[in-house]
Amino acid sequence: MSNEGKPEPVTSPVRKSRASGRVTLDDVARSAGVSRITASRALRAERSVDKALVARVEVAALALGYVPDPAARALASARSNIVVVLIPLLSNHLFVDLLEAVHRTLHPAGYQILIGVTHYDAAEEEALLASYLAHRPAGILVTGTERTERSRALLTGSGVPCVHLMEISQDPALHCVGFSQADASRAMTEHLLSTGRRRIAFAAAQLDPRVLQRLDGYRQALQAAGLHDPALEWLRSEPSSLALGGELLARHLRDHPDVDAIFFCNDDLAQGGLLAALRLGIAVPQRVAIAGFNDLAGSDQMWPALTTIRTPRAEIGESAAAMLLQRMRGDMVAATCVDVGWELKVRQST
Amino acid sequence: MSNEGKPEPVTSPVRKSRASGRVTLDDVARSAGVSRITASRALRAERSVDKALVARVEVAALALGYVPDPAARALASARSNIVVVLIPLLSNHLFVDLLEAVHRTLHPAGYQILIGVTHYDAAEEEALLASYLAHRPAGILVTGTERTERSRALLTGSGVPCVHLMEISQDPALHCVGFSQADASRAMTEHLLSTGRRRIAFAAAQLDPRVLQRLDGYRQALQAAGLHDPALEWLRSEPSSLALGGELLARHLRDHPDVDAIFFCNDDLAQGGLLAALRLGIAVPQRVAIAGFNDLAGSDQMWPALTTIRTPRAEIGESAAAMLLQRMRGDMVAATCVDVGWELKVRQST
DNA sequence: CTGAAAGCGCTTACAG
DNA sequence: CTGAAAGCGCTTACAG
Repeated sequence: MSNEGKPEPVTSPVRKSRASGRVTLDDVARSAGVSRITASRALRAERSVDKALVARVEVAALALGYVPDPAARALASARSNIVVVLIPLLSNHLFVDLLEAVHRTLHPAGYQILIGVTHYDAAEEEALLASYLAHRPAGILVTGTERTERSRALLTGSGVPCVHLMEISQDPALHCVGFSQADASRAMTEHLLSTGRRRIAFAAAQLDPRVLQRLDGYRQALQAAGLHDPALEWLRSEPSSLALGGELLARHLRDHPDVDAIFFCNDDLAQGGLLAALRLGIAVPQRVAIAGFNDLAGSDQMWPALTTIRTPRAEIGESAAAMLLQRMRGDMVAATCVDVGWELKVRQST
Repeated sequence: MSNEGKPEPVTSPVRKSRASGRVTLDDVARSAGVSRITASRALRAERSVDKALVARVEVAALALGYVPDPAARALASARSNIVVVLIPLLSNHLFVDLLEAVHRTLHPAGYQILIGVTHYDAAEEEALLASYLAHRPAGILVTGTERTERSRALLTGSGVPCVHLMEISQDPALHCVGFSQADASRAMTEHLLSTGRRRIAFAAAQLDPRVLQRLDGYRQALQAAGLHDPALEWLRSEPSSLALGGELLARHLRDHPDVDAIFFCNDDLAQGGLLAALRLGIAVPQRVAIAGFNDLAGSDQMWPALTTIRTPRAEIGESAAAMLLQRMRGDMVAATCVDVGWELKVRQST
């Protein structure tokens, strides 16, 4: 059947418009009978808008199901509601605990989290920073204070508020929330010395900056006691795991039968060491004391319960997020660096 | 000192321009001596652009350190490089494993991940969906298939490709990667029956959809054997933890001394149960067999090592991300639902 | 307190 | 293969 001689059908022609079909600010403004700007200001509670108009705009927005377009907003205002969080690994509970606390604090304030995983690689971090900064994030959270010159320049040059997690720094230009890894580690080593241990090994993996700071604290304590022996530093560059902790204990205890304490650089390794000792019938703490670091979930449930350093990860995440929130609002923060401390948890394994 | 009668200083006046100072596509185009559009096309490898021009544009972009503005891109093209991932909790290793695999697959493909945490709350999920969809994400990954009508409508209405994690579904309109929780649970219960256990308890927490599916599998197996006893379903609505696992075992074993096996709905609880048994001097598996679900890190290190169901979380994350990648490219996917299966890991605890 | 104009930095749709 | 124009949906800067 042909349409010749007939009028065009009344259905609208295929429009090649670029309109996305979403409800826009213009729709809200029209429905409320105000200009687009007034609607924008009413919805953002910016400047003084007549109360009656605000109410009308809000009703219209709700009725239409209006959701502001973050891309348009970011483009026009040069800032977004995205907060970038850079952590070394997703496979380490420590960082997930941090992430959880950050998310819990930032989400209710209207921020959304873009996660970046650096794999402890400075070059990866640099690339992530460059591409994530393009989002004009409202703020950035990074792990630790050690990074490349260019990463530092990107961070500073962007003007985006940044807070450093986990460590503390003397640099007043750096905002950070953390604690002294070395101090905590020294305290644990001194605890082991105070219980009469003399051949104290340090078993570590990953060897990231914070693990090296802990190694440093261990050395300080043993050197001060005149008991430092480099042969008792058992260092492995691969990632931590329960299995590796068990392997470190089993292997090195064979070669160093006189070792009377093992200080694992984190609880993953320490829990693995504890379970391996159980399997091998090695009495803990009688034959060898075992200590960890972080007080991860399960350390208090172990048998014997693990002596460790409780590191306030939730508090670090919350405080850092709170500090960032302040800076994103443009407020000055009282202290640029917050030391949240740590706690020596003496349990049955030492 | 006054400037009267003097010419204006040569320094530029304070410009109230809105320019952000960033390197834009126009800068690249000018530097390469082409139009803005050609630069845009060259950088996106879209349509055919003269090879020589492409090279010139690329050199210029690199030299200027050009990074495309994602907001401008999203606004103009109505799509972004953001993938939204909705998980119930960040404090459950299972979902972090999933997230890790998803991130590992999507990041190299140029996508960035926006995480949303639903806390197992359908209303929270709905709100997250509404606000995250405004970002015009390239794709969405959600956990499970159970959600509100409105959430489903938002998902469908957005037209954004979506893949469901963890479960499988008969609905051919749903894209999903997972396995049958009930089948796996039934198999574990049958394993316990096959080793002669007759009083098998099911200890569970959180009671989310997947836990209830596991409960269902447990019931099926015991009812088929004529051994189902509702008094042996130990259900708690709070979140799982090692401590809760220990508490469930200690408390209920006192009230039900005839129980000869406990099937915990996940490894967190089971590991806690195992450690509590160790503390209480309850012989596993002689006095009571203990089984878990998921094969989380550490379950193979336990003493005795934990019998559990290995759920391929990394594979689920990778496959789902790969399926999403295909759909985001506009390709058809062969199978809308991928069953990755599971594996019964019989170890020493049963 | 309110608004018309311009612009953020890209891509689409069209034309050649 | 290349480009001029228009537009995505907001906010800024200015004016009244």
